[in-house]
Amino acid sequence: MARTRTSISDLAQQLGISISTVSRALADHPSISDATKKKVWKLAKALHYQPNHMAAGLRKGRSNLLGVIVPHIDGHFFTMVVKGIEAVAAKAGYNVLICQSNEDVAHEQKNIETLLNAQVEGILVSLARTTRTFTHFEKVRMQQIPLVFFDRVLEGLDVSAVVIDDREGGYQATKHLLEQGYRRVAHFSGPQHLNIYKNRRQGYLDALHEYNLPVVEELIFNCNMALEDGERGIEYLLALPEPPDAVFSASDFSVVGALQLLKQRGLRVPQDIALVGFSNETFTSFTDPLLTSVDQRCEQMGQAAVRLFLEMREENDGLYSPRRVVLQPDLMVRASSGIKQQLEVEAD
Amino acid sequence: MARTRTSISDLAQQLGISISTVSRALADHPSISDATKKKVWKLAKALHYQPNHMAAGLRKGRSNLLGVIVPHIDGHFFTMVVKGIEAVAAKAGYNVLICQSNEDVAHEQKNIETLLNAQVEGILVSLARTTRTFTHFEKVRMQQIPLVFFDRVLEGLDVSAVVIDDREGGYQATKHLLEQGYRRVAHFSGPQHLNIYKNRRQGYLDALHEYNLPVVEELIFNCNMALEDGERGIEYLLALPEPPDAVFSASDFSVVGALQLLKQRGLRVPQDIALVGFSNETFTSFTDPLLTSVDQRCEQMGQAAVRLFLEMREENDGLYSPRRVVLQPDLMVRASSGIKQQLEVEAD
DNA sequence: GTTGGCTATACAAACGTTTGTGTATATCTA
DNA sequence: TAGATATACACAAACGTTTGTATAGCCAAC
Repeated sequence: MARTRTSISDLAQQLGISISTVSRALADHPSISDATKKKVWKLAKALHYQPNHMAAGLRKGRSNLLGVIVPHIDGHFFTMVVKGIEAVAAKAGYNVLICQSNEDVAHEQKNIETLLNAQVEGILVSLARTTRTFTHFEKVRMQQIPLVFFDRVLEGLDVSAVVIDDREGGYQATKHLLEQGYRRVAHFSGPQHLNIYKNRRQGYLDALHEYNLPVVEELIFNCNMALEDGERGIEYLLALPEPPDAVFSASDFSVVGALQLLKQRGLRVPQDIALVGFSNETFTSFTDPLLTSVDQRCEQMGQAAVRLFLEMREENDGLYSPRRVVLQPDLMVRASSGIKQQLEVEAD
Repeated sequence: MARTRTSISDLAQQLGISISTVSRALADHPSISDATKKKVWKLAKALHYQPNHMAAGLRKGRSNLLGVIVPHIDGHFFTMVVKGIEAVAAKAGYNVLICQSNEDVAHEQKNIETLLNAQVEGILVSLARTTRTFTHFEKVRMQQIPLVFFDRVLEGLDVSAVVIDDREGGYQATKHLLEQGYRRVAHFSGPQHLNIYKNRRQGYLDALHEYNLPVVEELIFNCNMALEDGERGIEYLLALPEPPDAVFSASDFSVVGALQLLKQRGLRVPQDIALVGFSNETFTSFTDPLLTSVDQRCEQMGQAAVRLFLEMREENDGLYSPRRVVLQPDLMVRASSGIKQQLEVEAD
């Protein structure tokens, strides 16, 4: 077989026309006659012509590569965001390079080097939980490469980002519990330097306020949102003189931990304590009872992030004006937060 | 700032030497004097020189891109394999393009087109569960692009692949149950056109044989290995005149389904029925009791796959001789398969 | 003092595109 | 009929590298 792939000049030679004509014909350029175009297309197909992206990229100064940095792709959320990203990116002719920071700043920094090295045209990033500074992104800015954050953003930073309305999510989750009749609602809260946890907590506070309920500090448990944190958290809450009748957790992981410990102690969910999580992870369907959770529109988030990048790319002045997209969360009500009154009646 | 990045010729100009000298200096070529090299390196650093991969790739006929197709990256297994792949690939100077087939052949086909289009130098693939033919891979072969399968391979296909010894895994899992004293061991079995499920089943059979136990067909439940399949499977088994005292499932997902249904019915694990899964998924640590499972050496598998690709790349004759790497599985014993006798004593 | 063999560098072609500009032919306008 | 316009194509430069080959300078050997 052909040791070398068929190139544009092979087509030109075989058709007896110039290289530039072939190039323009393939690109459907208006100044090429339909007859010629058809000839070119036909031969290209026959010879299994595949354009050389690197050559084109070199000439056009583009790589058609889009870089993505996520903390991990274990769970449901980032996996789905990546899916959304890939869908839109593919449509725009981009290939996606995915990097995992493993929730570690140092790794995040390395990821950036890698992507810069690969000459990506833009970088989409959701911060590691340990990231507290912006310095390692300066290089990206200096090279005038569009930078879009999604979900996790550093507080008070003027950058383009797509986030969900975490405050609204926290508000809805808590309000839902209150509507079901629960009155002593606790909260598992995460690192406050990250927008998401801060806002979810704010939503929780807002809902309490709306119901004229006092904020009981001892009902707010600060942690890292892991499974074990949930176990520790519920243990702590149960030990209180006046334990809560419901918990709104800023993460599904910690709520699963809580659920496990509750079951171990022989307590029933939601009869004894109702639970609501955040992220709508897949495993919320693995538990018994099914967990109420806040859906984050993961796929939409990914799509929006790419669209934001595409918009920024158009602004050739290089001084990208930061834009922000806010998606609305969606409360998925399931068994773990059933109506209190009704349950009590049933329990009789 | 510089509208255009610094190139090799900028360096050459500023140093008053030729482009080729700079290129060779950067590559640490022996025919360049140390003095010159140092000058070049110094200036390169000062000017933040970043090599243009596309130009180099064009010249060298390489893309430094490696394509990966996995069924999905939701669970633990493929996520970790990808991690292993990325580690070794990065060391060899490759960037990794990840595609998800979503367990769908049509999607898989599209993924291949995408990767071919991106001019990857090799493709690593784990088949979708619905893939039964090889036709869509012919194009890859024709272009003489190294193709390496991992984990899921089509039966009887002469291709390079890295797999685990699934038979051994099934054998160990079953033998472990028998050693613990269980004597009526059932099996959840998957689609038999895929190597992995076929071999796991064979391992199960081999272990029974070794213990001179008869193969009871009604104790083998064929399914698709999803959570619901596990529920259905255990329901079926419990309804038998003589139910099993243990189940070895070819997947962790179905074993979780079984566990949930057992608990729902008030049956205890492992006292009433012991369970062993396959894959050592993360959520085996989310369950109560913890699940015994067969670890698949995910990261090693990814690493081995890349190494296989690198080897094939060296064989420039293009006619790659298929090689196969077989990794040894690792039984992770946890609570769900405790010793039968001991449990009975305790239960007294 | 010619030849040979180093060493360190320069020259130039090539990789496969894209794209600005030049040009031949045909068509239209005055 | 001369000139303007439009159409459809060709020419050639450029993108930033790598790499085979040529060359200049130098030293040793005959």
